Amino acid sequence: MLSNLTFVVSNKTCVKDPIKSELGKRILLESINLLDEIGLEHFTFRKLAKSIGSTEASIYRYFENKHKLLLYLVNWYWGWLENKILVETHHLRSNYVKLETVIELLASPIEQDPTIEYINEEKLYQIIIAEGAKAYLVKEVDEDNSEGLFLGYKGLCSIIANFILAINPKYKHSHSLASTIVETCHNQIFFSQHLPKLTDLKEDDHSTLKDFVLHLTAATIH
Amino acid sequence: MLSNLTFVVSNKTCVKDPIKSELGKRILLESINLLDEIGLEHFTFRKLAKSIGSTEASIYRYFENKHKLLLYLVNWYWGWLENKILVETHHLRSNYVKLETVIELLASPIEQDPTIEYINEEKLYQIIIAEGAKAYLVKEVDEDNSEGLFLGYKGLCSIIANFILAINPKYKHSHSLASTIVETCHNQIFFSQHLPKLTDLKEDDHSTLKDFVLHLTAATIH
Amino acid sequence: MLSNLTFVVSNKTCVKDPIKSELGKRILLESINLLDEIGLEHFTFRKLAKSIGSTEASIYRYFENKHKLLLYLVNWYWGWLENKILVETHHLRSNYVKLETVIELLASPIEQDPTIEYINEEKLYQIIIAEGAKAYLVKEVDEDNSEGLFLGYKGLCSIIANFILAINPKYKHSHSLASTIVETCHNQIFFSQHLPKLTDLKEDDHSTLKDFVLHLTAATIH
Amino acid sequence: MLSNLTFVVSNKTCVKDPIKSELGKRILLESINLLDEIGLEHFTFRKLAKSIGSTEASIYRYFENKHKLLLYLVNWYWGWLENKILVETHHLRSNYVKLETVIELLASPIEQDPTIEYINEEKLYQIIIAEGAKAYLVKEVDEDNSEGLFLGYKGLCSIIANFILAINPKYKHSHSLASTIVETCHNQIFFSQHLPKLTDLKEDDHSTLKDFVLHLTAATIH
DNA sequence: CATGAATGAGGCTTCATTCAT
DNA sequence: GATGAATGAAGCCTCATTCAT
Repeated sequence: MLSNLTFVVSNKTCVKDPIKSELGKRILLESINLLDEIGLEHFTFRKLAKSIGSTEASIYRYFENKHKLLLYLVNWYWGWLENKILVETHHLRSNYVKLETVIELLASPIEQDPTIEYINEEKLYQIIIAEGAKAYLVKEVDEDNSEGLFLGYKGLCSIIANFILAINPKYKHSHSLASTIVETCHNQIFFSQHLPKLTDLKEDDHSTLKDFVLHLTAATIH
Repeated sequence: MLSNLTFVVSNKTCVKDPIKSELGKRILLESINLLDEIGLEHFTFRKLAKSIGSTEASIYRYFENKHKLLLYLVNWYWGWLENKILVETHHLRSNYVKLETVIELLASPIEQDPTIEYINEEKLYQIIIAEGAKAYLVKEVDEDNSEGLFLGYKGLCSIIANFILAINPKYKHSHSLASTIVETCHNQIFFSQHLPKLTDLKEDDHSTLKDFVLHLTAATIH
Repeated sequence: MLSNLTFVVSNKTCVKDPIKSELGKRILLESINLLDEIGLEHFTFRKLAKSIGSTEASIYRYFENKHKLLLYLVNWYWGWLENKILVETHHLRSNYVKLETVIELLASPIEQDPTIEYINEEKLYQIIIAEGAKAYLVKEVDEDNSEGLFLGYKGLCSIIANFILAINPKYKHSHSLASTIVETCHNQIFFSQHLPKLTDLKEDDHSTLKDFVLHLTAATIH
Repeated sequence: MLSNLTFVVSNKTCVKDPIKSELGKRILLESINLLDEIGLEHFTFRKLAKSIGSTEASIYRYFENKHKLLLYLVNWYWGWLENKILVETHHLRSNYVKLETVIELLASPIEQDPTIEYINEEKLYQIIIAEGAKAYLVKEVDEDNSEGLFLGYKGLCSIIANFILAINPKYKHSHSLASTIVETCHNQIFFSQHLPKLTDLKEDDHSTLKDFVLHLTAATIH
C-alpha cells in the first residue's frame, strides 16, 4: 500500500530542503503560523526570523524570498493532495467513485497528520485558500513555470483530468474542468468566510461545497 | 434605453474621484499601463508618479494606497460589466439567452470605448485577469467588505444568480455558480496565457472558453 | 574675464543637483569629509546620513549610490581644473608657458575658494588622489562612459592635448601624454604620502613633482 | 641560468600558501576567472566559494579577505615580472637595451606559462590593469606597507630605477619615472579599452604603447 | 489644488565571520 | 584540513507618508 509520505516537494523552490534540519522545520512551522496570521503581503523574513528566534540571513539559506517559500508550501499541498488521491483511489473500481473521492478530498480541509510535526495542515489549508492563487498570479509566472515550480499543480490537474476522461473520453475540456474544480473548491470556501454574498455556502460548509462541485462536475461531464 | 455610462464606481475606494480632473484621469490611464506592465507587486506610487510626471503626494489626493486604486479599477470593471449586461439583456425574452449573453460578455475581452479616453479597456481586462483576485485575497477583506468595496462584484453575481434562478428556480447554488462562472472566465484565460497544462484553451481563445463555461453552466443548472 | 564659476558638473551623476538646496550642500560637504576620513570602501550612505543628521532616503534623492557621488565630486574637480586652466592660460601668448601653467595647476593642490562653502578643496584634492581612479576602474565604466560621466576628464585631456599639439603638431601621442601627466601628478603625490620607495618626492612636495612632470613633458614633446 | 620560477609571493598576503594544495590552486584559478569577470567590487568569497564548489570557510583558511587575495595576485604579477626582467636582461650589455627590454615586457601582456596551470596569465594581466591600483588605493595602505605587502612593486621599481641610473646617473627622478612607466603601461591599455578619448592607442595596441613609453622614457632620461 | 522636499521605517539582501563537526 | 550550518551586522534601497509652500 502507498504511504502518506510518498511525495517530495520540488526542490527548485528552496535553496536547501528545510525538512532536513531543525531550523528548516522551524521555518516551515512558523511561516505557516505567520502567513495564516498576517497574510502574504504583511509577511516578511524579518518577522519570520523574529518569530522563530533566528535571523533573516539564516532563512535565506533555505528560501530565496517569500514568494519561493509560498511556492514551497503550495507545492507541499499539491504533493500531499496528489498522494492522498492516489492512496484513496487506487483500490477503487468505479471511475465515477474515483472522481467523487477526488472532489471529496478537494472540498475537505487537509487532515492533520500527527507524524509531520513541522506542518500544521489546518493552517496550511487556510493559506492555500487565501494565498494559493498568488503563487501563480505574479509577473514572474512564466519564469517560475519554466523552472518547474508548478509541476505539482499540473500533476494534480492531470490526474483529475484523467479521471474525467475515464468517465467520458469524449469530453473536450478535461483540463479546464480539473483546474476549475480545484480553484472553485478554494474560492467558495474563501467566499463563505469573507464574502458570503458570492456563495450559497455557509461558512466553511464543506459538505455543501462537495454537493455543489460534485453536481457541477457530474453534470458537465455527461 | 440604458446608456453605456449608467454606472458609477463606489467612491469609497478613492479620496477624490479621479475622473473629475485632468490629473485624476492621467492617474487612471497610467496606473492601468503600469499595472499591466509590471504587476501589482512591483507597482508603487513612486513609479506611477514618475510615469505621469507628477508626485506621490498628488496621487495621495486621489487614492489612499495601491490596494484602493486596484479596488477602484476592479469596481470600474464590475460596474462596466453590470451595465453592459443590463444593456445587452433587458430587451431579451429568453432567460436562457440572457444567461448566454452574460457568459458571452464575461468570456470576451472588454471592448474599447473610444469615448472614455482615460481607461484602456484591453489592458484593464488583462489586469482583472492577472490581479483581480488580489482585490479580495487580502487580510483586510472583511474591513473592505464592510465599507462596501465589493458591492460591484456582489451586484454582478446577484444579476447572474437571478438569471440562473429564472431558468431553474429550484437550483440551490445560484450564487456559487455565478461567482464560479466569473472566476473561471478569468482563470482559464490566465492559464491559457501562462500555464497551458491547466487548461484546454489555446492562448486567449475566448470562443472555446465560452463553449466550456456555457456548457458547464447549462448542464449544471438543469 | 572668465570667472571661477563658469563650469557645471554633468548632472547625469546626480538625481537632483545638490548645490540647489541646503541639504544637498550638506551632503557634499560631509561626503568630502567622510570620504577623506574613511575612504571609499568604508564609506556608506548610512554613515553619511548619520554625519549630516539626516537619513539615507534623503541622500538617495540626490545620488543613486556612492559611486555616482564619487563621480560627481570627480567631475567637479575636472570642471574646476578645466575652468582654472582656461582662466589662467587664455591671456598667455607662449604655448610652452601655457603647458607649464597647466602642469603647475595639476601638480598643485586645489586652492581654497572661500565663496564655495560646500566644497572643501583641500580634502577634495586628497580624495581625487586616493580615490579618483576608482571613478573609472569599475566594471560599469563603459556604461558610465556612454552616459557621459567622464566628459570632464575627456575635456581636460583634450585641452592639454591641444596645448601639446600647439607646441609640436607632429607629436603622435598627445592624448596619451595628457592623461599620463594627469595620472602621474596624482599617483606621485599618493606614493610620496604612502609608498615613498616608489617615488623621489618627499611627502607632498609639489615643487619637485612639478619639476619632474614638466621635464618629462618637455623632453617628450620635443 | 635563472628559471621562470625563481620567485615566491610574499606569504604575508595569505594565511596558508594556496599553491601547496589542490583547493588552494582552485581558489587562485577561480578567483582570477571571477575577478576578471565581475570585478573587485562585485567579487565576494561567497561567489568564489560557489564557483569552486566549496565554502567560504575553506577560503578563509587561505586568505583573510578579498583585499589580501588581490594583493597575493598582484604580488604574483610583480614577482613574475621581476623574474622575467632578470631573466631577459642579465645577459645584455647595453643599459639602454636593458631598459628597452623592461618597457617591452611591461607594455606586453603576460605570456601564458603552460607549466603553471593555476594561473591564467591573460586574465591576470587584465586584472592587474583594471584592479591593480586598488591594491594600494586603500585606507589600509600604510599598514599593508609596513607588513611588506608592497615589496614586489618596490623591488620592481628599484630594478627599473637602477637601469635608468645606469644610463644617466645624474637623473634625479629615477624612482618616480620607474613607477610612472609601470602605471602608464597599465593605464593606457585600460584607456584604450574603455576611455579611448584619453589615449592615442587603439584598443590593446601594445606596439604603440611601447613606442609611446619608450620615447617618453628615453627623452626624459637624457 | 498640486507640488517639491524630506524622512522614518522597514524591506530585501549580502557580507564577513565563527563554530562545531 | 575541509566543510556545513548558522548568524550578527550591515549594506543598499524603497516605501509610504507628511509637511510646507
